[in-house]
Amino acid sequence: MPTAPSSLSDTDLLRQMIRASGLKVTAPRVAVLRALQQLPHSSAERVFDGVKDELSSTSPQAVYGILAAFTGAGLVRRFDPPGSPALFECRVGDNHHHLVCIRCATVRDVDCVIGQAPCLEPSDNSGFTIFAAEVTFNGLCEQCRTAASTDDD
Amino acid sequence: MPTAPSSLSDTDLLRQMIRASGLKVTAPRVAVLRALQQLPHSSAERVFDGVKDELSSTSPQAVYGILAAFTGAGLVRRFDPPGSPALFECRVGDNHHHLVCIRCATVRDVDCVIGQAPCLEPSDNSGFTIFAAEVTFNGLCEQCRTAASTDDD
DNA sequence: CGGTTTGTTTTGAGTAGTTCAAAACAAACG
DNA sequence: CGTTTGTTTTGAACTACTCAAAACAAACCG
Repeated sequence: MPTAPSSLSDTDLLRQMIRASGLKVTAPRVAVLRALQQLPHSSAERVFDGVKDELSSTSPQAVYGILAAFTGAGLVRRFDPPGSPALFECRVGDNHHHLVCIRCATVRDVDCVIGQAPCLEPSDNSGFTIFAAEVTFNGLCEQCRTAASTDDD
Repeated sequence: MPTAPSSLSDTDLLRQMIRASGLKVTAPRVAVLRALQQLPHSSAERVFDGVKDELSSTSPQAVYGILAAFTGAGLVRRFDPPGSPALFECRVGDNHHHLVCIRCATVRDVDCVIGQAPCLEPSDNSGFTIFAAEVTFNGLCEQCRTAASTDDD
């Protein structure tokens, strides 16, 4: 299989990413990673919906397993919004944060206010060794704020 | 029932707090609030364990309901650590953050690095109206770090 | 002090999201 | 191409939590 068309080299890139994380490359894994790139902030079930088109014999459990493997390998980041299923995204390494709408559960990425690694140094770490900071802003998205004011919440 | 002893005035204080939040004062609610003051960062089940001594006919569901009412009234704060049940605490209003040990799930409060309301202003809020920021530091507590190095994780 | 209203708790059942274990299977390496 | 090692499938089970309806108690009012 020599010089492949650009649509296939995209797949090759995904394969490389998976292998580089120390994981074996399989069709379900490639499909999950692609689905996640196309639909960031997806729940396991949403990812499953995205891959079941191209993979007929895949179950939600497989997706859970794949996402757990990816998260463990640092390939994807898991994010647990309160009151909703866990969400997954491909943006890793940068220490970005999340804006969550408390009404429609929309999630949007934000870079931090202060430099690259914000809040990564708490004033008193009580002997803890900090690895990562998870920052979530709870609010109302523009659309829901408008709806709330007419709707009278 | 005039001037009560100090052990009872503690209960009275709890009753006042509940009433001040616009909620009716009931025995289970007082017990839950007291248990939460004694054991901060408790799950609903832990709270239930704490109150079932003094309240015989209480069910976990009642505790869920009471905690939901308290959270809605702003009397307690709910905190959802990834991979663990929701935790509740009495410290509200100050915008404090949490240190979570990824090994033993211990939670410890921290005040923020930058002033009173840190990170409450993201660089780009994308039209969102922000109400609160939830900041969680993931790391290893002192005890678990020691255990991890001898244990070789 | 007792009746009425309103909000709370109990009881029971049910659900979503996730995890576990074992067998079938496929990728990677030689 | 065979072997090893890791992955996926299948099926079931479990935890945390929610819902609805009936029993109940607090707060207010006369």
